[in-house]
Amino acid sequence: MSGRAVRADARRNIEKLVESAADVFRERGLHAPLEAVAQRAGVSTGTIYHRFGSREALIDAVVPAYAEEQLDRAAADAMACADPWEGFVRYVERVCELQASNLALNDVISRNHPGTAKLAEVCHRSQEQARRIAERAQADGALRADFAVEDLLFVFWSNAMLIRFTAGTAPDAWRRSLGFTLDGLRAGAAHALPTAALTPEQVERVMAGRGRAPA
Amino acid sequence: MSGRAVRADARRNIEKLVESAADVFRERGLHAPLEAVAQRAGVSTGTIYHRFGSREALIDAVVPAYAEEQLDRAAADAMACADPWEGFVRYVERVCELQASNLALNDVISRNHPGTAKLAEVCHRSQEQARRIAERAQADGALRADFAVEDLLFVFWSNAMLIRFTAGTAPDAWRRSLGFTLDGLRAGAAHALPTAALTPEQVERVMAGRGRAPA
DNA sequence: GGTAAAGTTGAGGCCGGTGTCAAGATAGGG
DNA sequence: CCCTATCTTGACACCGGCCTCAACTTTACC
Repeated sequence: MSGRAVRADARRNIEKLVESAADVFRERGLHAPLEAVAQRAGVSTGTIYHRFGSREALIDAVVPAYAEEQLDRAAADAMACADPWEGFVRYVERVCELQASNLALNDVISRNHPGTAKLAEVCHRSQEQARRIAERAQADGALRADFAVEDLLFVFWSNAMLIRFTAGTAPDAWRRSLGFTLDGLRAGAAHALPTAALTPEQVERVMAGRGRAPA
Repeated sequence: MSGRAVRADARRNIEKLVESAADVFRERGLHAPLEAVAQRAGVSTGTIYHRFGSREALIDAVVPAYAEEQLDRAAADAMACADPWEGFVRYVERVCELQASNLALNDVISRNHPGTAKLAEVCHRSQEQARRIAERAQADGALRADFAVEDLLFVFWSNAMLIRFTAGTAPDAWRRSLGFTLDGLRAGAAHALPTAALTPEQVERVMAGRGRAPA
């Protein structure tokens, strides 16, 4: 149809921006100033807006594919585990590792990001995979029966916080915390819980950014 | 010695400011804009700076006494419990309740505040109380032996995050999460942990705001 | 009720960050 | 080689929040 859509130099800038954004978001999270992205790409912020239109669009161009790939792999590895509990543990550990190693993924996984359509889709897909992993471990009797997939959010939120506070001081601290948490999720550890799990609707509201505390 | 130190109208303004600050900090956390405090007190922000000099000083005038009182009570109630595990659980629950009901305390307890001297003192004192409560439960064989007081920070950080995200949607959700956590802290649930606890020095660094992730 | 000391105000400078747009630079087809 | 469509730039207006200070208002002592 149309002839030359975008000039060669523009093409290069876009590629450089995508690379830089991936780096900056990985190192500083999805709220990193776009100025930092522009600078690393050797370009002005105006160019970002000209090419992508908004921070959200830039995120959409950079993060979801990678996030989906990583989360899919984590889920596949978990399901490949012969022992269902082992698979569940591997999955949770792997996801927490992703949070620790990539602050962009940390924001995605803990739902702490500007709502972009693609990212919401990735989260949803990932949650369905998690559901299967958890149900398999429950059917096996290893994961406590009153656990709900929605409770995984608690685990990942907690981990996100830990990482924020300890990344510079004790980058492995989260593993210890996760150890306690997993011990609480074994069927043998279960004591009655005081409250029902979040409903999918509540998760929805939280994801949408409503339902946050004012601060 | 000196005659009239502060004029009657000023006195009134100071009182009003202290009240307003307590309210605003409770509702919005210690990072709330001072503009909000001034407005609620019917005063301009200049007055706050004239009277207190800085946000830190205002916090020091408003928060530590209340925080200390609440935390002391929680600790005393816990030690008054005949059963050490029961006491430990009550303590942790009570502290989490404080976090949920007062965002200023949430910031104090999760160490998410501008470093003020008095607040640091309160935290330190509170940690020593927690240590006694935890050690009693460990001596009784109910709390797992590899738990360290420093690990309580994990619990409170996690809770802080949960509250931030769910306060507007499911204000009791944290109780469920805490249920899982406590189940993981019982001696019977213990499996080997992958990492040592934070050292007091690491906690110090984190409290001082160094050791935070860049974002 | 005058006056000096005490108090308050709010505009204004600062910061870091977002998003825009007129003006200038450059690629690359003719 | 030129000319135009394409692209980039960076200064700018804007935001929310911090903190200051010269000008103004009020108290309360005499």
